[in-house]
Amino acid sequence: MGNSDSDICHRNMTSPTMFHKRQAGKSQTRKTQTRKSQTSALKSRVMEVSLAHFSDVGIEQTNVGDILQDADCSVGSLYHHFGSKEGIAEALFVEGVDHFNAGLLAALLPRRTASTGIKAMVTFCCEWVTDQPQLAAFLLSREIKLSELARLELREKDRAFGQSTYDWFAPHVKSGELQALPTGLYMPLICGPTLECSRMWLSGRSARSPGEVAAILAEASWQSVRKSVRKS
Amino acid sequence: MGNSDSDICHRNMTSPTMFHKRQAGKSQTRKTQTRKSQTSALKSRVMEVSLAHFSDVGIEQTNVGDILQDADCSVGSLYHHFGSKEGIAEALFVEGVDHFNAGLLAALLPRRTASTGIKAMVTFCCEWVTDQPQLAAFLLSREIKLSELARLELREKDRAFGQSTYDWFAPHVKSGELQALPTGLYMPLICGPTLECSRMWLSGRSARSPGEVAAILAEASWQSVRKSVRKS
DNA sequence: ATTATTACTAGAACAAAATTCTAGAATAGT
DNA sequence: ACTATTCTAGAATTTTGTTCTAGTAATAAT
Repeated sequence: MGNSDSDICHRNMTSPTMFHKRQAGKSQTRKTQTRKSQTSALKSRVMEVSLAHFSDVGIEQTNVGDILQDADCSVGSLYHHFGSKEGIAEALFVEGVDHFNAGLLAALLPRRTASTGIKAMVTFCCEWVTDQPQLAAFLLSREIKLSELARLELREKDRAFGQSTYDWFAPHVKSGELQALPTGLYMPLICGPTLECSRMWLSGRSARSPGEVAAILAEASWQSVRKSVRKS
Repeated sequence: MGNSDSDICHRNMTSPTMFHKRQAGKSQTRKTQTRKSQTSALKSRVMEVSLAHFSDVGIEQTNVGDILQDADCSVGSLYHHFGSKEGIAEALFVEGVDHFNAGLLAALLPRRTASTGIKAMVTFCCEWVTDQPQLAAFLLSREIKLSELARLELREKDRAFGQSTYDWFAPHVKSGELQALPTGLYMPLICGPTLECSRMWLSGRSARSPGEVAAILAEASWQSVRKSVRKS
């Protein structure tokens, strides 16, 4: 007895969600909600603080001690909730990807023509990166070492996302506005240039933010996937 | 006396160059060359081994002990030559970028038309990534924490590279084959989609290697930067 | 040739930082 | 009320990157 092996969470990531509003829930029983929200606030704080450090100096250079101090969290709590330093990064990564994908879909789905849809995707990318440079820098510049669990979770999300975009693309391919391409190529062609620009900007190698060149990128990406009339 | 502060190298990176042939030099005076080549071989071994580990589990997860063991190197030697774990990464990064840039230029410069030049760039990217997945994964997936020195060195190389490509582009822009774009946008537009595909492939999220879709990517990227006749 | 200096190798010792462990408090479930 | 579970705490431990001291081979200086 003594050592129960069922009390750890590390993947209870019901996202304390730091990217939207910062909690709006009312409370039911006073104490319960107080405790729960304290905990949830703690997780949020840790993630927020960690993101700042990670995107600033990188995961490796960030030390847990600083996170602990800045987030006013104890060693025990941190390891209870996240399991490890990488665990925090993992949580941030998954949540970030979710947020980005959701936004991208929200920008795409309402569009009715191929051209406006593609351009909306590019524009959204540009704005998203420009709006949350820290998160973007974190997502774009480091490849997180994901646990097997997270890897699967992410792959599933990826699949669902791919499916949704495919459903939107298909009719336009059929109608001859969009090129027919291997499924895996649409995203790279549409968002690749933008993401590359983003990396440049985020790492200080380029002065122009994606937001500033959004229109050019949108037009160029559209040209690269539209059904071409002329031959090369 | 005693503590001389002038004997450390850490930036003697006259590249033991592991990417081309693995040393072809004859020897002049026997002993001298033996010693020099031993040293050089040691550096190469460390870099090679480190690259394998870095691209596999990341810099953070790689521990120096493993490198030491796999490369059959002592702590002293490693720190004498590279200064730190990051130092190894830095050396790899700089050498890798150099190699890539040189190859890209070699592919581009001999081309005489805008279309063949752009497509040659894309094709080269695809092949390079497919040929040296480890190095590519390392260069693409991690943002290395560079020392100030290396940062400058790299920025200068970057500038020179940009200039060379610009010199090639300029005439074609003038002749109306290529769009006139902000300088910083050509590379992202031409190589962005390919690099994005590469990341996908390297991280196992896509089955198709860049090499397999090179032709499609080349055509699409060309469409995105050519001077468009029709309006959107 | 002999000596002095430098480049390099070696591994024990050190310090810093991540993680584990033990224990106690708050909450939920019965 | 009692038991189990979740969560918080921080001391103790371990791991791991790095420094230090010392020794060996090569080159330069005299």
